[in-house]
Order: sequence, then structure tokens, then C-alpha cells
Amino acid sequence: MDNSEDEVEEDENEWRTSFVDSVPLSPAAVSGPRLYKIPEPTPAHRIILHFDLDCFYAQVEMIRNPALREVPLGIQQKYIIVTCNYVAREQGVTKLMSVTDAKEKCPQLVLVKGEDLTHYREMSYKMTELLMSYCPLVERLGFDENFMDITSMVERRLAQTSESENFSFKGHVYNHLSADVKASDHPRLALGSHIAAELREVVHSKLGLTGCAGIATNKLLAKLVSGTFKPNQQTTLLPENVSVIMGDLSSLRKVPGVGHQTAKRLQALGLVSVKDMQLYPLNDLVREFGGPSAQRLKNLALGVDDSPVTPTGAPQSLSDEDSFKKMSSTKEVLEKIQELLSSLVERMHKDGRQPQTFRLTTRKYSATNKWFSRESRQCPIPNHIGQKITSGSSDDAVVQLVPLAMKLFHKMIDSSAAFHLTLINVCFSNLQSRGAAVSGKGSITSFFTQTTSPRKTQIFSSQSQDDSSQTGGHHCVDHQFITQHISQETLTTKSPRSSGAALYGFKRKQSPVVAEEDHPPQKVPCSTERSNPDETNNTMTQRLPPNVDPEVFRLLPEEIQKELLSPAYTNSLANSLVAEVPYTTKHKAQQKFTGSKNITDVKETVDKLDPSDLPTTVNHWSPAGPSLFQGENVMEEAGLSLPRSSDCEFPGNVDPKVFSELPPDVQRELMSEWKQQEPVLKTPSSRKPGRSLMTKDRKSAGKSSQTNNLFKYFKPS
DNA sequence: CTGGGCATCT
DNA sequence: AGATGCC
Repeated sequence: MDNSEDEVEEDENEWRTSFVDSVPLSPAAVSGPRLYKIPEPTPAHRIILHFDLDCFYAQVEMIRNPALREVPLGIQQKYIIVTCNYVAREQGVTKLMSVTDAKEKCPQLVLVKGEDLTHYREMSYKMTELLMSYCPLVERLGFDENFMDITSMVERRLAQTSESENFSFKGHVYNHLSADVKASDHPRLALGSHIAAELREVVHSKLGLTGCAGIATNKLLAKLVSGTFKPNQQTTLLPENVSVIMGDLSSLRKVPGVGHQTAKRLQALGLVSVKDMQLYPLNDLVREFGGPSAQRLKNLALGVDDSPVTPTGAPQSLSDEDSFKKMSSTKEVLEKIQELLSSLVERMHKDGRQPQTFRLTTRKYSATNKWFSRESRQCPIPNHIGQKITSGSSDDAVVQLVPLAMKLFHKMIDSSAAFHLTLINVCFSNLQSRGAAVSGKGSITSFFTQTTSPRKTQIFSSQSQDDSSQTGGHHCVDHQFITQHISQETLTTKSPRSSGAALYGFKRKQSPVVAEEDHPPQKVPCSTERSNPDETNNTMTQRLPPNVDPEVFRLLPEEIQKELLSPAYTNSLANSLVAEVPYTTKHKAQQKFTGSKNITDVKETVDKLDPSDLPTTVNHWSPAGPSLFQGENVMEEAGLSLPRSSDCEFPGNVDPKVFSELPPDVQRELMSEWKQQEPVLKTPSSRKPGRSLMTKDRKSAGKSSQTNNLFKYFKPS
């Protein structure tokens, strides 16, 4: 969306004067009428920061265990050292080195498993949040990098700076020997370097993280320059050195945006170095890549990048995956899916939003094409299940998602033949903030839940991305010295509602009610808490078998309760595979986050009739609902065999294949659902959204199946 | 040609 | 639904 029209270089003036003219520019070669309009050179002289944390995973582990600071440390995922601390690097260990090679280089290397990204993810979002509390225009790139557009912050300081003040640079200046720098020629970049230094200091003091920063006039250059002095330093790039830094790149592949495939295609054209590309006729490039891509590539080679810093906000999808050498039985697949879903559902619950789409991805082994070839299938998530996720009935949700996943699995893999998987991924997407339960198709709820993809609301050319968008809609922290600011207003005290709001569902004790600042008219508080009259308990007991004392019943372990309520397992089909799949919902409540935030959801609806006009506003994401997670979960598995009863019919349009693959207790769950479904079928619309959100108070949190219609998901299709 | 994510474009 | 790119 950010392309063609505004793609041309409207870049910084400084660059234009110093560099553009010296390089054979394209327009001459482009004979015909210009395809791209040339934006008016609004001096939107941006100051962009790029932050890059040092060996991020290793840092996090060293914070968790300071003893690791003094030893060579490697973070291991499967057979690979994904990153390592600098002690290890001194001994020759590098990123993405195989474990065997690393151990060879450095026998004393200490390894920490890094496959579970939880801690890294948390720290990563703390970092982004922290930066956002100073300036809302923060864009994430992976877990350890952030871009910031600090133009307005710089301009403000500049305005406060008296004439003829001494400007200086903090940190390095690219291609300068730190003495000959005339900072007064570049006051904005100079101020930017000070802001960068302050932010790095803040990050260090508040989070204990060190990292590099690059200061430049666009994202491309900021990113390229940030890595020039490596651990825990910062570098500023002056416009007159743009061509130098670009020319210093060893190959086109080093240009961010030029990946493996693109580099190969370029090489086929004889293009290897950055200079090659700079001199290559745009027309020829267009033939290979098409207009917009060609122009963008060429611009990148020139150091031109007008792409705005687009606030990232909350993730648009949550996924969990695992890779392995070989997986070839349906049973293994099922267990892996269960495992992945358990953790993913927990994450989703903490997030607070409700996923509307589920996707299953696999990677099949194939001798020829080993490392690519992912395949995926997706389907909508029925509302009942989505609600169980948000309401915290996680095990219930997992139980109901598993059949969905298995259906998708069978759409991809013919399990009657041999198969060989090397990866499974489960993913929630189409994340909906808070919306009430969707009763029907339309209804007011659609107003709340209507999804204008949050990011897309932030599309404007860099032209409009200057101060107006920031000073108008947001406020960067205004203090002259960031370090002062942070000592008073920290993460926990700053108003979370504005973009500084909790980016992620971690921590933070925050009073539920939040002061709202900007854009009052747009807000749609969706906080309509659907308080559920507590009919929850009744339905359980009311269908108790005769001669069971309800009081006694309540005291029984939940598994037993369920068994009493659902004699389903006696079904012949179910019996056929009671052959114990030792399924245990090893539900790990490994983390107990204390805080929860409770923020009224704000959806900003944007008329974006003309994408080129109004800057609108950044999207504010806030986790819906309290979603407090009490570290105590109870449920345990009942591997036990149980009395068999007789009735219980197998519901029609159930895919027997899928069903038969499910673990016995999952089958029981489903059967239980089906049984309870019957009354609903009789009185179609009467009771439906009723319970299901059993507040998971201590005991009965576990798996209580409720009234949900699962039939359709078993329909063979 | 390795990991476990994420995003965007088609 | 896949390809591509980034970390």
C-alpha cells in the first residue's frame, strides 16, 4: 500500500543536494512520461533512529542469570546457536553456528535453550513500550530492533535551543574521525544523536539492556549505520556520507529489502554490488521486477527510502511452532498440535483479543526441496471457542480447537499414505478487540468488531508524516532530558491509554479507568461487560443423574463430575481407540503475571477515502478485558477408566476419522458437548451465549464443557 | 540451509 | 494460500 505513487525520492533535502545530483539519476533513461508523480519537496526532513539490541536473547538470559555474564554463552535452538554473548564471540563463536562447530571453537561454551520465546518476547515488548512512552512513532522489526521517527522531538528541542548554541554529536559519526565534525551544519542530526544517547541510557537503566543506535534521515540509512560500531555504541550518518555507506556494502544482499530470492534474480542480471544497481538502467529493472519494485530497489541502492515509520502496535497474529527431524504418524501430530495449542491459547488469552481465524501450517520433507515448501490451511474460529479463549477456559478451548486443527491437517496430508513432516505451526489471526459476543450476523456488535486492520490506518506518505501527524495527534515526551523524565514517570505511571499504552498484556498495575486524551469523538468504548447472571452452577447440577447428591457432587473432582455427566465414552467408536493415548494436558502455568490492564478499548475508525490525505492517527491497541491470570490451574487428567453406560449416540455428520483420532478424554469432552446440545436443538434459539464464560474461579476452572454446537466442524467437507 | 517468530504483497 | 523478507 505504501508504494508506487509516493515511492519516488522525495527524500531528504540534504541528500538531494549532496548525493542525488552526483549520481546518474534515472529520469533521463526513462523516456516516456513519468509514471510517478514527484512529491513536492516538503522539507519533511526526518530524523530516524534505529535501535538494535546487542545479542538480544543472550542478554535476556544474562539478566535472568547474571552468572552467565562471565562465561561464554550461546543460545541454542535445536542444533543451532542463534546468538551468543560477546565472551563467546571472542572465542570465535558466531551467530547461526551449529552447536557442534561452536563447541569445537569453544569447548567451555555454556548453552541455554532458547526455543521458548516467552521471555524474549516479553522483554522485547517492554523495550518497544518504553520507547513509545517517549514518542509514539515506533516500529518494530523482529524482537530486537525498533525504528523511531523523532522528527518532532528534534524540532521541539531545536526550537528551544538558543541561537548559536554549541552543537555536538554523541557517539560516532560515520566516516568522520570524531574531531572534524561540524555539528552546527547538521543540528537536527546532532540533536538526534543526543536523544538516541538518552534513550539508550533509559533502556539500560530501566531494562538493563544495551544496544546500538543509528541516527540518520531515513529508515534504511539508520539501520545500516546502526551496526557500524558494534556492541553498545551509536553512530550518526551525515547526508554527505550516504554514498559512502552504500558503497561500503559488500554486496546487494546487504541492503535491507534485498533478500535471497531478489539477490539471485539481480545476480542473473549481472548485478552484484550496490554500485552495479545504482548504474543499472531503471527500464531494464522494470522489465524484471515491475514498476514499483524496480523503483524501490533502485532507491534502496541509492540510499533513498521514504517509507514512513509505521507504528507497529500489537501483533496481528500469534503463532507457535516446532520443528523436528521427522514426524510421520497421526498420533504424533495430534499430540504436537495439542502441545502447541495449549501454549498458544494461553498466550492468546493473555493478549485479550479474540482470534477469528485459525491456521495450521506444515512443512513436508522432500529430498529436492527440503527447506521450503510450507503449506497451510485456515478456517474461521467459531465464536464459542473464541470466547473460551478470551474468558480463560483455555483447556476447553484447546479441546475444541484440536478437532479443527485435525481437519485442516487432513486437508493437507493424506494420512493413509506415508508422510514426513518437519514442522508444525499453529496460528491465530484476525484478532478482534473486545467485541461482544456476536449474536447473529449483523447487529451492533459488528460495529465494535468490525476490523479495519489497525496498521492500515496509518498510511500516509512521508510528506504528511512530519510534525502535523505527531504534534497533532500525539505528544512526544516533551522534557528536555529524557533521563529526568523517566525517573518520575515510568512505565507504571504513565497513562497507558495513549499509544504509550501497554503494548502487550504484561505487567503493569493500572487503574481500570484511564484518562483519555486525543480524538475524543472517535472512541468507542467497548467495555460493555457482559456480566453473566450466575446460572453457571445450576446447569451442571440440574442434569445430575438420579441418586447423586448435588452437594456431594460439587465436591468431586472435576473429571469425575464430567464422567458422571457424560456417559459418552461408551460409544463403540470411541471405544475402538481407547487404546490409551496418554494424553496429559500438561498445562504449565509457568508464569504468573501479576498485573493486568484494563483499558477501555478504543477503536478509531478512519475514513480513508483518499489514502493520500489525512494522517489520521496511530492505532492504539489495548488488551481487552482484565484477563488476570492466576497462576493456579487445577485440572488434571483422569487417565482412569470409567463406568460405561449405554446411550449416547454418535452425532451425525461427525467425521469419524477425525473423531477417532482424538484422545479418549477429548472424545469424552466432545460427547459431553453433544449430549448437552440436545436441548438446544429442540429449542433452537433459547439458550446459547448464556454460560460458557464460567469465570474460572479456583476449582471449577477446568474443563467444563458447555453448550456449544460442534456439529458443523465435523462435517466432512 | 539452520531457528521461531512476525509482516507484507500477490 | 503461497512467496518473500526481516530478525
